[in-house]
Amino acid sequence: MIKVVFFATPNIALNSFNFFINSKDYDVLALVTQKAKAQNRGKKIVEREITKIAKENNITVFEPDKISREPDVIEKLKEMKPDFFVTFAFGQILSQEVIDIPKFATINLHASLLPEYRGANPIATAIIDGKKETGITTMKTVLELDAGDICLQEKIEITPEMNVIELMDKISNLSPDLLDKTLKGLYEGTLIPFAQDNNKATFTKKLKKEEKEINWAAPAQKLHDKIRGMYLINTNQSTYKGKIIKILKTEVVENTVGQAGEIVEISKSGVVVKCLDNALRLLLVKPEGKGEMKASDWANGARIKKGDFFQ
RNA sequence: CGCGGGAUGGAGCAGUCAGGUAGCUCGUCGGGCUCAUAACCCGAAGGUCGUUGGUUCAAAUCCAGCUCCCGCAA
Repeated sequence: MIKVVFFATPNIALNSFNFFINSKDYDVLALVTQKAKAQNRGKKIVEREITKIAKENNITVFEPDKISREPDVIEKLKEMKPDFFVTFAFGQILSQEVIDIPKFATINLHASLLPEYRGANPIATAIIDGKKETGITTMKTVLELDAGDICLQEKIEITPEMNVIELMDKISNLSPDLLDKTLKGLYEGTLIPFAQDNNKATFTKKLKKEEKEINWAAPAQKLHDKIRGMYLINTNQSTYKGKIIKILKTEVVENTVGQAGEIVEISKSGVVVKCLDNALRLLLVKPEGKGEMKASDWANGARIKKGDFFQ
């Protein structure tokens, strides 16, 4: 059995974690994850899904504030004599000391086709940029961010209406197999990692809160890409009559006349808002204090009118 | 104890402050008009007003508790 310590925090890594737990070829020695933080309404501390699963399977859980500065945890990890560390959206930077612990390698799964989109937010960025293709890459972890030698890559198509959650699902589903092939290839010595072309590297930034606000004086396609790229995680929003309206799903509509931000059509299929060039038909929205609803339902109850403006 | 919004036929809402016949825009079903329609006209069905208790001749509405949903902030 290949001995693995899994480093991950959000749910995108769950499929992979479950795969390692259930596979007869692997022995999951421990999970290293970020501490659950007080959040949400009432500041309740909610246990992470991945921590729950680890506990259910009697797997040791480490929740360091900063892994590289906690000698206790590092010592315990060394004692476990792991073959591999696998990191997948862990959220902390590893020191060289930590990277060097496993017998074979520390492997990171990054959600892009490296060297493109190194950094914090490759999934959303690919959609926001209007890309038609992205992927997942396994690589050997090095100190420089996402710059290690590439083990394996798999391409993923981004369809025109796909949102970031759907893309994350796809990545989540495809990851276990790529990690499996990577670890076995390295373990058996059949897989030889190759260096990235650093000249082709591009970098992503974390999204800022201000970017949630929709500026209607932008091309409709750009807004459409941004809305599906930030869906649920940093849902785009606009203001109608003083209330925040979150925009969950849209489609681009051509041949419209009006000013940016103006509601130019209300129908059963939705509410059409004029942008810089074309327009966007709002399909699903979430008004302040309300749940998700069809834009046509919102138009019904909120008594919105053609010719009104979003601010 | 972080701040705030909300729960009313299948959907989205009004009505609650000043207690007294369940309302609006849709959807659904039936019929009509039309070459035709997501359009228009006529008609119908469908609700113990989140839940429990209290006040009252009378509660969607006032009072108290509870449950659930959501926005902000972190």
